[in-house]
Amino acid sequence: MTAENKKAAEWIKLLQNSGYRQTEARNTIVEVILETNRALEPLEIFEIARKRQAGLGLVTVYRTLERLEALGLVQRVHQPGACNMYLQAPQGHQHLLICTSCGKAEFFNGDDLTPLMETVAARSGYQITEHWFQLFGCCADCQRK
Amino acid sequence: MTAENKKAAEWIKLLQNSGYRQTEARNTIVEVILETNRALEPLEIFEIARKRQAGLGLVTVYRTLERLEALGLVQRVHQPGACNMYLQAPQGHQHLLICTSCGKAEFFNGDDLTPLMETVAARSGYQITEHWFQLFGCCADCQRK
DNA sequence: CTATCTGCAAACCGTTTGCAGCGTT
DNA sequence: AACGCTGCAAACGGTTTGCAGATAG
Repeated sequence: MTAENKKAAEWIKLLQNSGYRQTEARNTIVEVILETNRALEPLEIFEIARKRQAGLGLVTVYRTLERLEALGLVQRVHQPGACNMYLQAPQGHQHLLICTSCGKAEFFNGDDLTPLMETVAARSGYQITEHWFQLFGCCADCQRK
Repeated sequence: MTAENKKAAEWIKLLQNSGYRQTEARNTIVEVILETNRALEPLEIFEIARKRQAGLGLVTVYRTLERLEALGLVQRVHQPGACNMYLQAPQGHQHLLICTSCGKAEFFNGDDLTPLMETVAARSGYQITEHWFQLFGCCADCQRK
């Protein structure tokens, strides 16, 4: 059993524990998301998944993403040119590093941010509740090309 | 002459230097943006501006924002719930601090980020070209309420 | 057997485009 | 006089909703 398959089984189980059902459409959509190392638009997920399951509808992709996001399994990714892409969420709080060439997404820890946030909070008087930190660049593979 | 008026005159001049024209619609739209301390959607700008200039069209707001953004005078703001808001751009590279209660937006410097970005670049092999850092919280005024 | 899920079609909503006339320079 | 600008209406594209039938539990 591959790592993706194991994770897919976990996700399906979490869906079921929340009163949702296991269906062929959801299995396929979850597999596509777990196999891909970059953020995908709903339409992209639909096109890839439909090759494996004829008759799948785009609406089902939207509705499945909605449920996966509510369970925290998937997260919406914001980029300069698009805010409608979805990516498998990391375990715990991590930050995104995205390759502007191939789209590959990786997560990293940003514990070092705490002192800066405290400084800003003290200076501004804000009570900070959330932060966004994302890096964009060219990954090692794409630099070689 | 207030600070807003002075800045409005500068913006109009920059538009003119780029081959664009000064019009009543643009004057009004620029004023609205400069008077407001939070990011606004095109529709909000339109509604506020239209009270001052009857007959203004929403399309003109979109087209003016496009030009202002191209000149770097205005920037699009991404938030968890909306990615279509615009805010007067800061001078130089700064980061956003947004009040989740009233929407007020402030900028701050984040020079402290450089070492973290270098660490991530070294570990990941990425050549980092851009970064997004934004804080959300409750401003001092809203905490009192 | 019941509640959820599905795909289709249509509605929706923010944004963009085509156009003819107007305003700025 | 020339060219940019304007508002309107229509087109557009991604997303959501209503619905009747299919399917998981």
